Amino acid sequence: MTTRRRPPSAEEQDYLSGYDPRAFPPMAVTVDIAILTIRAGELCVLLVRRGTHPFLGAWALPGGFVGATEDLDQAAARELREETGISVDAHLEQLRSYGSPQRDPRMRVVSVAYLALVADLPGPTAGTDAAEAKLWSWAELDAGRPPLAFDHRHILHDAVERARAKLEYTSLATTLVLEPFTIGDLRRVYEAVWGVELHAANFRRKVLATPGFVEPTGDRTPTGRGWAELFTRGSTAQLHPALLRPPATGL
Amino acid sequence: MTTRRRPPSAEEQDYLSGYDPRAFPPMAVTVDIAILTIRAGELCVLLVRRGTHPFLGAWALPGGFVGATEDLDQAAARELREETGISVDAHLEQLRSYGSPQRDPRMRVVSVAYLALVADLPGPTAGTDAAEAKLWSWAELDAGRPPLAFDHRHILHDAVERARAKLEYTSLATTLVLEPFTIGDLRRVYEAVWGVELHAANFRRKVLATPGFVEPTGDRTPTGRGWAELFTRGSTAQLHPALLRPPATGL
DNA sequence: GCAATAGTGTCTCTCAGACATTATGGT
DNA sequence: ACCATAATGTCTGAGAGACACTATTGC
Repeated sequence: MTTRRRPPSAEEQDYLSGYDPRAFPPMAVTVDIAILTIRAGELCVLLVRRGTHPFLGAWALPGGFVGATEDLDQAAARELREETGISVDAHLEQLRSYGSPQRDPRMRVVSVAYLALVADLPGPTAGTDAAEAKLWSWAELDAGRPPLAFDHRHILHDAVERARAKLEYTSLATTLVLEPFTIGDLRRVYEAVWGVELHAANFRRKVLATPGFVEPTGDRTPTGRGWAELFTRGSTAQLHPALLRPPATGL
Repeated sequence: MTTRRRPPSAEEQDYLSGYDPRAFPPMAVTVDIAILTIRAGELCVLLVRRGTHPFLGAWALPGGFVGATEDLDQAAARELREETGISVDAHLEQLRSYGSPQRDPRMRVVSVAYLALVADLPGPTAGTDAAEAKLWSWAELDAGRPPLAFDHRHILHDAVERARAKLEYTSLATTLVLEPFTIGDLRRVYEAVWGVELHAANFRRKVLATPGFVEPTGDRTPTGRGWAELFTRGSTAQLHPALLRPPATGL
C-alpha cells in the first residue's frame, strides 16, 4: 500500500497543509430535521414556510445554523424543541450530511440532516402559527406537492427510507404511538410508514414473540367492535427476530 | 402541532434569522476516511502520521479540508485517491458527521466521515512513504494501540460497525477481495470483518443460493490440498436472503 | 496413509406467510 | 342478523445451523 506516488500539486498542497487556520475555506453548517409522525393513519412530515430569501415562501424542513459552541446533536435537539415544543417521547438521530456546492445559491452551506420520530400530539393541526408550520402527508410530498426548498426533497426521501429500514430491526415504531396502545395501533404505524397492508394475525404473533418489544398492561380498551389489550413500550431497542417488510414495497 | 409558543430569545433569534451571511458562525469542514482492507486474513485500517499540530506525530485517519467548490463525495474520493492511488474496485460511502465543539482544540471543525472498502493491493506494505502511511490491524487498534488523534478512535469504531452491518445485507464483501476469488476467500473476508469463524459448508450453500452475489467463471485454482472453483463479483448490491452474522459477535 | 481444504447430502429447528376459526359488541 | 376487529390455532415452505460424508492433492 504505497501513498502519494507523485508530488502533490499546488492545489493539493493547500488541502494537505494541515490545520492551518488561514488555509481552510469557511462554510456555514446547518441542521435540518425531517420530523415524521402519524396523523390519521398517514405518515406525515412537519414543514415550515420560509420567511427569507432564497426560496421565500416555499416549504422547507425546519432547521437552522449550528451555534459556534453547540454540538450537532444539541443543535438538532434545539430545533426539534423549537418547532414542536416537545423533547421527550421523541427519537432523534443523525441521518447524513449534504454538501453540494450549489445547494444554497448564496453561499457554501453544509447541512447535517436529522431524522425525528414523534408520537402525534393531542393539539390541533392548526396552531397559533399555522401559517408557518404544518403537517404534510408523505403521500402528497412524494407526488411532488408542495415543492420543497433547497435539496430538502432529496433529504426527505432519504429520511423516509431510513425510517422504513429502522422499523424492521428496531422498536422505533413504538415512538410513533402514544401510550398505551393496542397491537392494532402498532400495526397501523407499520402500515403507514411502509405503505403496505400487513396480515393482522401474523403481525400480532410476531410482535408478541419478540421479547422486550411491548409490555402488556393488563388493561383493555373498547375498539370498533369489541375490545383490545393495551401495551406500553418495551425495553429492547433492537428486535430479535426482525420484523421484515414484505418484498414488494408499496412506495 | 403548535410551534414557538413563546417569543424567541435574542440568542435564538440569531439562529432563526435565516440565511443572513453575516449571522452564521463560520466553521471548517473536513472529510476523514476510514479505509478498511484485508491483509493476511486480518481486518486492517490505513492510518497516516500527522505532520502538524495538534496531535503532531500521532496516527490519524487520512483526511483534509473540503475545497470551497468541492462536493463532499468529491473531497472524500480525492483523499482516497491521494492516500491509496486507487479509485476503481473501491467502495466509498458517507458514514456520518462529527461536530463536537471540542473535537479540535484550535478551532471549530465539523468532520464528515467516510467509509472505504478496498481490495488489498499487490504492492508491498512498506512503500516509499512508509513512515507516513501504514496499515494497522483492527485488533490492535481496538485494543488501543496506537492512540489516535482527535475523535478518530470513535469514528473508526463507527466505521467498523457500519462495515460489519453492511456485509450482512449487501454484496460489499466482494469489494474486499481481488478477482477471481474462491468461496473460501470470500468466507475469510467475512471472518476477518466479523471476527468470528463461520461454518464453511453452510457459508458456501448460502452464498451460491443468493442470486447475483457471485458469478462462476468455470475455472479452478489449486488450493492448499486440492482445488477450488473461481468466481467473480455478481451484479446484485442487495442480498436476498441476507447473510446474517452469528448472534454472539466476537467483538 | 495423513492432513487440510473443497464440496455434497441430510436432518432439525425457527420463522414467515397463509388460511381457518372463535369472540366481542356496535349497527 | 350482520359486520369489523381482536385474538387463537394450524399448516406449509424457506432458510439457518449442525453433522456426516466424499473428493482431491501435498506432505
